[in-house]
Amino acid sequence: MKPENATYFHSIQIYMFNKETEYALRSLVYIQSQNNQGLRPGIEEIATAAEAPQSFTAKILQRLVRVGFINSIKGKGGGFYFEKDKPDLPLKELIVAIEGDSLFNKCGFGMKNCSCENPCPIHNDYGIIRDEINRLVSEKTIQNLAQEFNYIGIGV
Amino acid sequence: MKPENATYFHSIQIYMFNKETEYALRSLVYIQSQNNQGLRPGIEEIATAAEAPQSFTAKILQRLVRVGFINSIKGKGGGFYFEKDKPDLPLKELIVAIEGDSLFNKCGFGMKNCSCENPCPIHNDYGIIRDEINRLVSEKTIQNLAQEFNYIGIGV
DNA sequence: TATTTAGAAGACAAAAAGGTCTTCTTATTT
DNA sequence: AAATAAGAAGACCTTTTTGTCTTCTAAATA
Repeated sequence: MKPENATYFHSIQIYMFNKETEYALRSLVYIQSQNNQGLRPGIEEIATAAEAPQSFTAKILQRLVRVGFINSIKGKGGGFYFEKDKPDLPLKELIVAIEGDSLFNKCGFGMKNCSCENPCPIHNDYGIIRDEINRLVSEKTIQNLAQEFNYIGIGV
Repeated sequence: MKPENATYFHSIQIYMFNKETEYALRSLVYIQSQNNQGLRPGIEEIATAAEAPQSFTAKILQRLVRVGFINSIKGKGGGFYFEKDKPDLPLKELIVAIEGDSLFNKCGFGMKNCSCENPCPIHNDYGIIRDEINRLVSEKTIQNLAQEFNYIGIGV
């Protein structure tokens, strides 16, 4: 006797990126877009624009400074900025720094030794998806997104 | 003074599916593949084959029984099985039941109101990926995978 | 140089995901 | 009917993710 219209009794969320990556992504794009206008936003402004929790964003940005993706200036008039002469930052670099490369390597079916010789049941189809993700995050840079962002206007 | 070769000081894992979905997927495929041979595996056998924690898998399978995806028989000689006359189960149904549909709906950039009229900076590229994921999980069924699984042989 | 502003650092806390264990129920077998 | 086998149910625990708060440090300015 099983209930016919029963639903799974809890619901979990899954996203392409986790929160940390998502906040980092939006924050960096905002920083770059402000830099483009000669401005150097502070943490409060960034968190608001990126719709991200301020303290958490502060911590994330600190890490990104440490890794060398962005620079910061302390004290009055301080804020975050990209160094002008650095090459554009592909999204993939950011993602790998934060999440590692499991998104780009791990088997979709969870097999440990999934390979072309010993493929999982969704090996080929999943490969297409992974290649597409790889292409997107390798080609697009924070600076690309900031351009579009400027064009589209704010409103994350 | 920032360290030049610094790495992000922690690492988080991100996968296409979460553990629960992954275990469910592998368990169901195993159940189907055994059913194909006239067998009705029990929880211990399934968990071992799916390389999933036994108690956790038991809980997941209980939920899947409640939702009606599979059936079970208690007591000696019991086990799990798919009802013969039910239509094949697309992966998407399983995923949506467990995780909800955020994988198929949510904006990759995390914008609340991302749409074609008000697109996020990666709207189009991400759309391609999402469509591809959608196609994969809509077309493929547990029964499809079980066929391939039988062909490939066990060894998740 | 004192004050103020703003990022840095890290301890701490809440929530979600992942997982275990015990007890109960149902079916089979002797 | 008793014993045994195996799934059902749910309390409970652990780890990871997500997030806050306080204190420290550096820069600018009056």
